[in-house]
Amino acid sequence: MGRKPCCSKEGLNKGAWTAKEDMLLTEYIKEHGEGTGWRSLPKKAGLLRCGKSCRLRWVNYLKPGLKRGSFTSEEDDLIVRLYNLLGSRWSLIAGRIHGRTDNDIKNYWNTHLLKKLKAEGNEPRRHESLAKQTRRRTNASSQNNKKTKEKKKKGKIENGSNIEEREQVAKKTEEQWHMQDAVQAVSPNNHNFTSSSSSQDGTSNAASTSEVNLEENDSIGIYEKFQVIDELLLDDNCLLPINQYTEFNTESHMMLKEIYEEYFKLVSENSMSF
DNA sequence: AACATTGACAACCGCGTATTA
DNA sequence: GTAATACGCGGTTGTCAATGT
Repeated sequence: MGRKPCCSKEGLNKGAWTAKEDMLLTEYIKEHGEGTGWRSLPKKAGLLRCGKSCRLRWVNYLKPGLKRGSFTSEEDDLIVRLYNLLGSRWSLIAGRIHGRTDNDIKNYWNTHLLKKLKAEGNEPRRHESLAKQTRRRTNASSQNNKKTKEKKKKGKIENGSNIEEREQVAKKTEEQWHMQDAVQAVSPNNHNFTSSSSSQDGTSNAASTSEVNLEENDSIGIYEKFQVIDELLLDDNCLLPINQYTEFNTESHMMLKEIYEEYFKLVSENSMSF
Protein backbone atom coordinates (compact mmCIF):
# COMPACT_ATOMS: atom_id res chain seq x y z
CA MET A 1 0.00 0.00 0.00
CA GLY A 2 1.86 3.03 -1.20
CA ARG A 3 0.90 6.62 -1.28
CA LYS A 4 -1.46 7.47 -4.09
CA PRO A 5 0.17 9.14 -7.09
CA CYS A 6 0.40 12.92 -7.08
CA CYS A 7 -1.90 13.06 -10.08
CA SER A 8 -3.62 10.78 -12.52
CA LYS A 9 -0.94 9.60 -14.91
CA GLU A 10 -3.44 8.60 -17.55
CA GLY A 11 -3.18 10.52 -20.77
CA LEU A 12 -0.19 12.49 -19.57
CA ASN A 13 3.10 12.79 -21.42
CA LYS A 14 6.22 11.36 -19.87
CA GLY A 15 9.87 11.46 -20.79
CA ALA A 16 11.75 14.16 -22.62
CA TRP A 17 10.11 17.53 -23.07
CA THR A 18 9.47 18.86 -26.56
CA ALA A 19 10.29 22.40 -27.62
CA LYS A 20 6.57 23.13 -27.81
CA GLU A 21 6.00 22.02 -24.24
CA ASP A 22 8.93 24.12 -23.08
CA MET A 23 7.47 27.09 -24.87
CA LEU A 24 4.01 26.63 -23.37
CA LEU A 25 5.42 26.32 -19.88
CA THR A 26 7.74 29.28 -20.25
CA GLU A 27 5.02 31.48 -21.69
CA TYR A 28 2.61 30.57 -18.93
CA ILE A 29 5.08 31.26 -16.15
CA LYS A 30 6.22 34.49 -17.78
CA GLU A 31 2.64 35.64 -17.78
CA HIS A 32 1.40 34.35 -14.44
CA GLY A 33 4.51 33.83 -12.36
CA GLU A 34 5.68 30.74 -10.48
CA GLY A 35 3.48 30.95 -7.45
CA THR A 36 0.16 30.03 -8.97
CA GLY A 37 0.21 26.37 -7.95
CA TRP A 38 2.01 23.68 -9.86
CA ARG A 39 -0.83 21.21 -9.66
CA SER A 40 -3.23 23.32 -11.67
CA LEU A 41 -0.59 24.79 -13.96
CA PRO A 42 -0.47 22.07 -16.65
CA LYS A 43 -4.18 22.31 -17.36
CA LYS A 44 -4.12 26.10 -17.49
CA ALA A 45 -1.01 26.14 -19.65
CA GLY A 46 -2.37 23.53 -22.02
CA LEU A 47 0.20 20.92 -21.09
CA LEU A 48 -0.33 17.18 -20.80
CA ARG A 49 2.10 16.85 -17.93
CA CYS A 50 1.81 16.41 -14.20
CA GLY A 51 2.48 19.48 -12.08
CA LYS A 52 5.54 17.96 -10.54
CA SER A 53 7.05 17.35 -13.92
CA CYS A 54 6.38 20.99 -14.89
CA ARG A 55 7.99 22.29 -11.74
CA LEU A 56 11.08 20.17 -12.29
CA ARG A 57 11.41 21.20 -15.92
CA TRP A 58 11.13 24.84 -14.99
CA VAL A 59 13.40 24.77 -11.97
CA ASN A 60 16.13 22.65 -13.54
CA TYR A 61 16.09 23.71 -17.13
CA LEU A 62 13.91 26.59 -18.22
CA LYS A 63 14.25 29.07 -15.39
CA PRO A 64 16.21 32.14 -16.47
CA GLY A 65 19.67 32.61 -15.01
CA LEU A 66 20.66 28.97 -14.94
CA LYS A 67 24.25 28.24 -15.86
CA ARG A 68 24.88 25.55 -18.40
CA GLY A 69 28.16 23.92 -19.20
CA SER A 70 31.10 22.74 -17.21
CA PHE A 71 31.81 23.60 -13.61
CA THR A 72 34.77 25.76 -12.74
CA SER A 73 37.46 24.62 -10.32
CA GLU A 74 36.16 27.25 -7.89
CA GLU A 75 32.74 25.65 -8.04
CA ASP A 76 34.27 22.18 -7.63
CA ASP A 77 36.11 23.29 -4.56
CA LEU A 78 33.06 24.89 -3.06
CA ILE A 79 30.89 21.86 -3.69
CA VAL A 80 33.42 19.58 -2.02
CA ARG A 81 33.64 21.84 0.99
CA LEU A 82 29.89 22.17 1.27
CA TYR A 83 29.42 18.44 0.87
CA ASN A 84 31.84 17.81 3.69
CA LEU A 85 29.94 20.26 5.82
CA LEU A 86 26.36 19.52 4.83
CA GLY A 87 26.32 16.08 3.31
CA SER A 88 23.95 15.42 0.43
CA ARG A 89 21.72 18.38 1.16
CA TRP A 90 21.84 19.32 -2.48
CA SER A 91 19.29 22.08 -2.33
CA LEU A 92 21.27 23.79 0.43
CA ILE A 93 24.46 23.42 -1.56
CA ALA A 94 22.76 24.68 -4.70
CA GLY A 95 21.56 27.69 -2.77
CA ARG A 96 25.18 28.70 -2.34
CA ILE A 97 26.23 28.28 -5.93
CA HIS A 98 24.75 30.84 -8.22
CA GLY A 99 23.07 29.54 -11.35
CA ARG A 100 23.33 25.86 -10.47
CA THR A 101 20.43 23.67 -9.46
CA ASP A 102 20.38 20.89 -6.90
CA ASN A 103 19.87 18.37 -9.68
CA ASP A 104 22.83 19.78 -11.58
CA ILE A 105 25.09 19.56 -8.61
CA LYS A 106 23.87 16.14 -7.59
CA ASN A 107 24.52 14.77 -11.07
CA TYR A 108 27.88 16.47 -11.27
CA TRP A 109 28.85 15.11 -7.89
CA ASN A 110 27.89 11.54 -8.79
CA THR A 111 29.41 11.51 -12.25
CA HIS A 112 32.50 13.70 -11.88
CA LEU A 113 33.52 14.89 -8.48
CA LEU A 114 33.21 11.64 -6.59
CA LYS A 115 35.42 9.85 -9.09
CA LYS A 116 37.88 12.67 -9.15
CA LEU A 117 38.18 12.72 -5.37
CA LYS A 118 38.50 8.95 -5.19
CA ALA A 119 41.27 9.05 -7.77
CA GLU A 120 43.08 11.65 -5.68
CA GLY A 121 42.61 9.60 -2.54
CA ASN A 122 40.38 12.29 -1.08
CA GLU A 123 37.18 10.30 -1.01
CA PRO A 124 34.78 12.17 1.23
CA ARG A 125 33.41 10.57 4.34
CA ARG A 126 29.94 9.24 3.74
CA HIS A 127 27.25 11.06 5.65
CA GLU A 128 24.40 9.14 7.18
CA SER A 129 21.58 8.88 4.69
CA LEU A 130 19.15 11.73 4.90
CA ALA A 131 16.20 9.38 5.03
CA LYS A 132 17.65 7.82 8.15
CA GLN A 133 18.33 11.20 9.71
CA THR A 134 14.87 12.39 8.90
CA ARG A 135 13.24 9.33 10.39
CA ARG A 136 15.20 9.75 13.59
CA ARG A 137 14.37 13.41 13.71
CA THR A 138 10.71 12.73 13.08
CA ASN A 139 10.56 10.10 15.79
CA ALA A 140 12.34 12.33 18.25
CA SER A 141 10.19 15.31 17.49
CA SER A 142 6.92 13.42 17.55
CA GLN A 143 7.84 11.93 20.89
CA ASN A 144 8.68 15.31 22.29
CA ASN A 145 5.99 17.27 20.55
CA LYS A 146 3.26 16.66 23.10
CA LYS A 147 5.40 17.26 26.16
CA THR A 148 6.88 20.43 24.73
CA LYS A 149 3.51 21.80 23.73
CA GLU A 150 2.12 21.15 27.17
CA LYS A 151 5.04 22.91 28.78
CA LYS A 152 4.71 25.78 26.38
CA LYS A 153 1.08 26.08 27.35
CA LYS A 154 2.03 26.27 30.98
CA GLY A 155 4.62 28.89 30.13
CA LYS A 156 7.48 26.83 31.49
CA ILE A 157 9.77 27.40 28.56
CA GLU A 158 11.28 30.79 28.24
CA ASN A 159 14.00 31.09 25.66
CA GLY A 160 16.34 28.64 27.30
CA SER A 161 16.33 30.35 30.67
CA ASN A 162 15.73 27.00 32.33
CA ILE A 163 19.03 25.13 32.59
CA GLU A 164 17.44 21.69 32.39
CA GLU A 165 15.51 22.65 29.32
CA ARG A 166 18.65 24.00 27.78
CA GLU A 167 20.36 20.70 28.41
CA GLN A 168 17.52 18.85 26.71
CA VAL A 169 17.54 21.24 23.84
CA ALA A 170 21.27 20.82 23.52
CA LYS A 171 20.92 17.05 23.37
CA LYS A 172 18.22 17.16 20.76
CA THR A 173 20.03 19.78 18.82
CA GLU A 174 23.12 17.66 18.81
CA GLU A 175 21.20 14.74 17.38
CA GLN A 176 19.66 16.91 14.78
CA TRP A 177 22.67 18.65 13.41
CA HIS A 178 25.26 15.93 13.78
CA MET A 179 27.91 18.11 15.20
CA GLN A 180 30.66 15.66 14.50
CA ASP A 181 29.88 15.85 10.83
CA ALA A 182 30.37 19.56 10.97
CA VAL A 183 33.45 19.41 13.12
CA GLN A 184 35.08 16.83 10.91
CA ALA A 185 34.08 18.69 7.82
CA VAL A 186 35.89 21.81 8.81
CA SER A 187 38.82 20.19 10.56
CA PRO A 188 41.92 19.70 8.45
CA ASN A 189 42.33 16.25 6.92
CA ASN A 190 39.24 15.06 8.76
CA HIS A 191 41.23 13.89 11.77
CA ASN A 192 39.41 13.01 14.95
CA PHE A 193 38.93 16.44 16.25
CA THR A 194 41.14 17.80 18.94
CA SER A 195 41.66 21.49 19.25
CA SER A 196 45.30 22.18 18.52
CA SER A 197 45.57 25.51 20.16
CA SER A 198 47.20 24.52 23.44
CA SER A 199 50.38 26.37 24.14
CA GLN A 200 53.78 24.73 24.04
CA ASP A 201 54.51 24.93 27.74
CA GLY A 202 51.46 22.79 28.41
CA THR A 203 49.31 25.54 29.83
CA SER A 204 46.08 26.29 28.15
CA ASN A 205 44.92 29.54 26.72
CA ALA A 206 41.27 30.49 26.45
CA ALA A 207 40.77 28.73 23.16
CA SER A 208 42.45 25.57 24.27
CA THR A 209 39.96 25.00 27.04
CA SER A 210 38.10 23.30 24.24
CA GLU A 211 40.85 20.74 23.90
CA VAL A 212 38.60 17.74 24.03
CA ASN A 213 38.00 14.82 21.81
CA LEU A 214 34.41 15.18 20.75
CA GLU A 215 34.11 11.54 19.87
CA GLU A 216 34.96 10.40 23.34
CA ASN A 217 33.60 13.15 25.50
CA ASP A 218 29.83 13.06 25.61
CA SER A 219 29.59 15.54 28.39
CA ILE A 220 30.58 18.54 26.29
CA GLY A 221 27.53 20.68 25.65
CA ILE A 222 26.21 21.78 22.33
CA TYR A 223 27.09 25.38 22.96
CA GLU A 224 30.70 24.51 23.68
CA LYS A 225 30.76 22.52 20.48
CA PHE A 226 29.47 25.46 18.53
CA GLN A 227 32.16 27.52 20.15
CA VAL A 228 34.77 25.01 19.08
CA ILE A 229 33.52 25.10 15.51
CA ASP A 230 33.50 28.83 15.70
CA GLU A 231 37.16 28.81 16.60
CA LEU A 232 37.86 26.49 13.72
CA LEU A 233 35.98 28.60 11.28
CA LEU A 234 37.71 31.71 12.40
CA ASP A 235 41.11 30.07 12.17
CA ASP A 236 42.39 30.15 8.62
CA ASN A 237 44.83 27.35 9.36
CA CYS A 238 41.93 25.02 9.91
CA LEU A 239 40.48 25.73 6.53
CA LEU A 240 43.22 24.39 4.37
CA PRO A 241 41.89 23.19 1.04
CA ILE A 242 40.21 19.82 1.32
CA ASN A 243 41.39 18.98 -2.14
CA GLN A 244 44.78 19.97 -3.38
CA TYR A 245 44.15 21.47 -6.76
CA THR A 246 42.78 24.88 -5.88
CA GLU A 247 43.88 27.64 -3.64
CA PHE A 248 41.91 28.36 -0.54
CA ASN A 249 39.75 31.39 -1.09
CA THR A 250 38.24 33.79 1.36
CA GLU A 251 34.86 33.73 -0.29
CA SER A 252 34.39 30.03 0.48
CA HIS A 253 35.59 30.59 3.99
CA MET A 254 33.07 33.35 4.55
CA MET A 255 30.37 31.25 3.01
CA LEU A 256 31.02 28.34 5.35
CA LYS A 257 30.95 30.72 8.24
CA GLU A 258 27.67 32.17 7.04
CA ILE A 259 26.16 28.72 6.78
CA TYR A 260 27.27 27.88 10.25
CA GLU A 261 25.71 31.10 11.50
CA GLU A 262 22.49 30.32 9.70
CA TYR A 263 22.46 26.89 11.29
CA PHE A 264 23.04 28.32 14.68
CA LYS A 265 20.21 30.76 14.14
CA LEU A 266 17.91 27.99 12.94
CA VAL A 267 18.79 25.82 15.91
CA SER A 268 18.13 28.70 18.26
CA GLU A 269 14.78 29.43 16.64
CA ASN A 270 13.65 25.82 16.47
CA SER A 271 15.10 24.39 19.60
CA MET A 272 12.04 25.12 21.71
CA SER A 273 9.84 22.92 19.57
CA PHE A 274 11.87 19.75 20.11
C1' DA B 1 29.46 -1.91 -39.47
C1' DA B 2 27.36 -3.83 -35.45
C1' DC B 3 27.06 -4.41 -30.86
C1' DA B 4 28.37 -3.49 -25.96
C1' DT B 5 29.74 -0.40 -22.52
C1' DT B 6 30.17 3.96 -20.35
C1' DG B 7 29.16 8.71 -19.21
C1' DA B 8 26.18 12.48 -18.70
C1' DC B 9 22.17 14.41 -17.38
C1' DA B 10 17.09 14.84 -17.68
C1' DA B 11 13.24 13.10 -15.58
C1' DC B 12 10.66 10.27 -12.39
C1' DC B 13 9.36 8.37 -7.82
C1' DG B 14 8.32 8.21 -3.13
C1' DC B 15 8.72 10.35 1.12
C1' DG B 16 8.52 14.09 4.67
C1' DT B 17 6.84 18.53 5.68
C1' DA B 18 3.99 22.62 5.43
C1' DT B 19 -0.35 24.39 4.63
C1' DT B 20 -5.19 24.39 4.35
C1' DA B 21 -9.91 22.98 5.22
C1' DG C 1 -6.95 18.05 16.37
C1' DT C 2 -6.72 15.82 12.14
C1' DA C 3 -7.18 14.54 7.42
C1' DA C 4 -6.32 16.01 2.83
C1' DT C 5 -3.57 18.29 -0.31
C1' DA C 6 0.42 20.46 -2.44
C1' DC C 7 5.14 21.24 -2.51
C1' DG C 8 10.05 20.36 -2.26
C1' DC C 9 13.67 17.27 -1.64
C1' DG C 10 17.00 13.38 -2.26
C1' DG C 11 17.59 9.03 -4.41
C1' DT C 12 17.12 6.47 -8.42
C1' DT C 13 16.14 5.32 -13.13
C1' DG C 14 15.83 6.06 -18.14
C1' DT C 15 17.61 7.68 -22.28
C1' DC C 16 20.78 8.95 -25.58
C1' DA C 17 25.28 10.10 -27.38
C1' DA C 18 30.08 8.94 -27.34
C1' DT C 19 33.49 5.58 -27.16
C1' DG C 20 35.47 1.00 -27.20
C1' DT C 21 35.77 -3.75 -28.95
